[in-house]
Amino acid sequence: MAGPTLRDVAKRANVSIRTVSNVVNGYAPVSAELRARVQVALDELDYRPNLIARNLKQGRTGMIALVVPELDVPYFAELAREVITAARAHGYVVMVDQTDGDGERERELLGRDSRATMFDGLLLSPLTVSAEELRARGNRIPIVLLGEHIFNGSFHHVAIDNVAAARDATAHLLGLGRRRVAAIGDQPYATGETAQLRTAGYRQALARAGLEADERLIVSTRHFHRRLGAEAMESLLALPEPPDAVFCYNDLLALGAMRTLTRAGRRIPDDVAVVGIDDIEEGQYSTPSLTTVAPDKGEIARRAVDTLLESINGSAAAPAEIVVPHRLIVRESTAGE
Amino acid sequence: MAGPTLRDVAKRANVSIRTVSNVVNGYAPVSAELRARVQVALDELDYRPNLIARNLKQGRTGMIALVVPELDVPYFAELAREVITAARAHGYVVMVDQTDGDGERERELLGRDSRATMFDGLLLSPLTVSAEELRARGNRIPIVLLGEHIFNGSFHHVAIDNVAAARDATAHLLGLGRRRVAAIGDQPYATGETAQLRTAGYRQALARAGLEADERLIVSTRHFHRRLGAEAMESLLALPEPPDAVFCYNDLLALGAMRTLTRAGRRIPDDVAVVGIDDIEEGQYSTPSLTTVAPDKGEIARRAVDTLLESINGSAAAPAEIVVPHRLIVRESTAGE
DNA sequence: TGAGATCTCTGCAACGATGCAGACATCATG
DNA sequence: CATGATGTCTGCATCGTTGCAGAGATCTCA
Repeated sequence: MAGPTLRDVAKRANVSIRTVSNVVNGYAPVSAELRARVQVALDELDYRPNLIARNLKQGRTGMIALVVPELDVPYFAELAREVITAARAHGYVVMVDQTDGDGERERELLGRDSRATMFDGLLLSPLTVSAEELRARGNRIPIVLLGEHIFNGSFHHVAIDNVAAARDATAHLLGLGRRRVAAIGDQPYATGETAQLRTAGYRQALARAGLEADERLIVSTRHFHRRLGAEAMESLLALPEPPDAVFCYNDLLALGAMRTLTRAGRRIPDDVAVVGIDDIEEGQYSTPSLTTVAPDKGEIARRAVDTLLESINGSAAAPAEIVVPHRLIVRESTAGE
Repeated sequence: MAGPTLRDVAKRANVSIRTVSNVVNGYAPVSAELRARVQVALDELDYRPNLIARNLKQGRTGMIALVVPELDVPYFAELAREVITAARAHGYVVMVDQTDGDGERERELLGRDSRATMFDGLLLSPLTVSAEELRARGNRIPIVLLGEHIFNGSFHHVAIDNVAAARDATAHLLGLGRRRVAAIGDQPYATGETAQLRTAGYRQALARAGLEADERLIVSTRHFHRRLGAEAMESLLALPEPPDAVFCYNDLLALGAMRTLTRAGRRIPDDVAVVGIDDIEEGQYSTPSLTTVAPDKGEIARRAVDTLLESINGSAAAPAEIVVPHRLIVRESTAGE
């Protein structure tokens, strides 16, 4: 199980451990003859450097952690892909973990026995942990937050402008002439910051169009999953005056809502237009395809990784809100065929 | 940046380093008085153990790596979730990496500078690397393969019975009275082992029904993505005698195919019935919902993790093919509303 | 009271690698 | 030829932790 060490190679090549290390790393000048002899020994023993030992000595691991609520939520899976790609471009690898939106799990990250010390930095998409808490437990490693809006400037934070994104989505529906625009996904409690920002954007769009919000058209959901979108849509259809358009706070909710509409025999977008947020690939292939607000995921990942690595290297600027662009992508769910 | 070490705590509490270590780990008996004193110092300094050092000493990291082709393919994302959960139950964390189906990337894992030495074990879902190659480069750490069928018994391997799964799916379509059953997803080249097994199952089902396979109804695809499923379906619809049912080698292909069918005005399942494999959540909410063969992903993950950990602990049996159950889930795409 | 058992606590060595300072040989230069 | 510069190579210390053996102190019981 235990592979050969520098010592084994050194013994075989009859040189010092240090020289073998130099050959492996190409550090100091080594004569051609010795280099060759060492190389033979390296090959014969199939030496692989013990990265743990190297890391201990160098004080860094070349690994960062990405912690998301749920890896099988397409948005996070797609984001994870981008993060892994961005990190690899800098020679880093990514440990992905999920918290299941469980506060305990998130807090574990900060606790004494956290494995956080194994990583050079942490990308965290928090669901229940607040910035306060994060700051209170002075963590050892640099952190960059994803997606959640943090007002105090304690941490680097990368996200889209949630208010503007929601406003754009709602304005698009209003621009189609819809007047009873519902919203699915509000979370009017402490940990629902992102949802609340989207609700604010929704209200702004209505206000700018001179419309008053109908509170019955704003449906809260505890999660952003397909099933809750489907259920929320059912409750909206049961209203005396059902909506003629729905703005869903993410694509999964929208896909669930569309499922309900189709089953109920409503035509999309003729009877009810639907728009989401996230631009997950699934929305391109759904029936109908889904109009959505697309965050630039590649940019989110790159900015987050770049910022984190700068923090790791100590060359980071002060914590900042980094706003990544988004754009509306119109598909069949609002535009017809 | 660098946190306090055992030495710092020891100095502050005026005890030996070893005693602090004992307190932290609860190893040897420590008098209540000393323990309290040490605890105070630990808290005051907010000591966190350096896991790298601990790992070096103990020769294990408590981390396993999961390497999949693409993390944003729902099947792999859902599998990753299960693997992370299963590993956590044993106190392990999971580093997730993706290869993009790139042979180079997969081979990097085996190379000299691979980070594989950082992990206690490796779960690999290979696309292009063969078992031969894996064995040739004698890897240092235990490996368990996922999904790919390996005939020589060099490695532990966890998968469903691909032939049976394909047979079941095809038989289901035939049982509906369909006679022109197409297949989307064959990969008649070296690295397409899994696809070929599914083709074999498809042929078996036809043969058992006394039907001859129409080679024009078997469409190859380089990947298992939605877009290729959509394109394959287009080519099938262009045939003089289009199929009345399609067996797709995974759900993404099926969702793409359904997209094409809907756009072309064909009714599902009336005109064309569709079945996939994988049971990704998306298929429950598509329109129509997707009939599929569901592998027991939780079981795959648990068996794979258990087997890997047994190998790590040296208590593993000889490499074995571990077959995990699957079952057909009938939804609207074959059963109507 | 004293020998041995028991309980706490400590120091040293080691995991496998790299940083550093210096040993030794070779070479160029005045 | 002496001197210093240069080029190779080596040994020691160290990263922060844990395994091991043993030192003292305390206790037990004949």
